[in-house]
Amino acid sequence: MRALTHPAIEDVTLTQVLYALSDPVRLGVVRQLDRGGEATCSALDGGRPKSSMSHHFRVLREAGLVRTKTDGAAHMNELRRPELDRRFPGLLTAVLAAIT
Amino acid sequence: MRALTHPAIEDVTLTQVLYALSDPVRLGVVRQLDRGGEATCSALDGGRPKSSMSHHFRVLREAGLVRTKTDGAAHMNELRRPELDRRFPGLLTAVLAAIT
DNA sequence: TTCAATATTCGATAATACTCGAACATACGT
DNA sequence: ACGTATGTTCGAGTATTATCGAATATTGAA
Repeated sequence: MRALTHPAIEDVTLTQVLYALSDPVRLGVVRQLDRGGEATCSALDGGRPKSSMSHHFRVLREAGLVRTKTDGAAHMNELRRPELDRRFPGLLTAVLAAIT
Repeated sequence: MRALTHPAIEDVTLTQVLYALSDPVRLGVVRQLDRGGEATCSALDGGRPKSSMSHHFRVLREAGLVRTKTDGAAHMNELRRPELDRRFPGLLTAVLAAIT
């Protein structure tokens, strides 16, 4: 597939991150990635169409929250936690704590 | 003027807060309120029309971020920091630290 | 009570986002 | 190569949001 674009961590903006996290679906994805470590796209749809999930993953990717590695035909997603913790100390921790 | 509605802090949702903070104008307002303590609406417009600012203040109010007290003809706005810190520990601190 | 100052509301416009089906691309196994 | 599985891209439809001017309250002061 086409190369998936990931911004450098320095180019990630706060407003972009906050916006990406402000959607319930995406916030749920982030929560699950934080717990499960990593997952494929289809493992995290809640019965939603693939096109919808693809959209949300793109938003998360472009906001710098998620890194997608192509693993065969599947796409493995992981939170860019260490990088984000350096960039915005305490932010992800607080958000993840807030969703319980 | 009409009574300005403020949600109880328990009714404030994370996604609402994150969305409200994801706009550069509103994030700037929050930053200034954090530093200056409180301010009128017109004190925080960046040359923007009052109707636009009124919109943004409404979003901030309804998200539970800002409390607006009517003080004569003017409206005094303040961050609901203590309440928010209880509701979402560390969140506002991290966000405010990120904007420097 | 008339005027000036402050802010909200209304109406219109433009931009952006969410959702989903359908078509397309890629990788792997047979 | 063919078929299957996994995601992405495209296009359309709907909804939400930002922005601004104009009109409308509300307050305090002359």
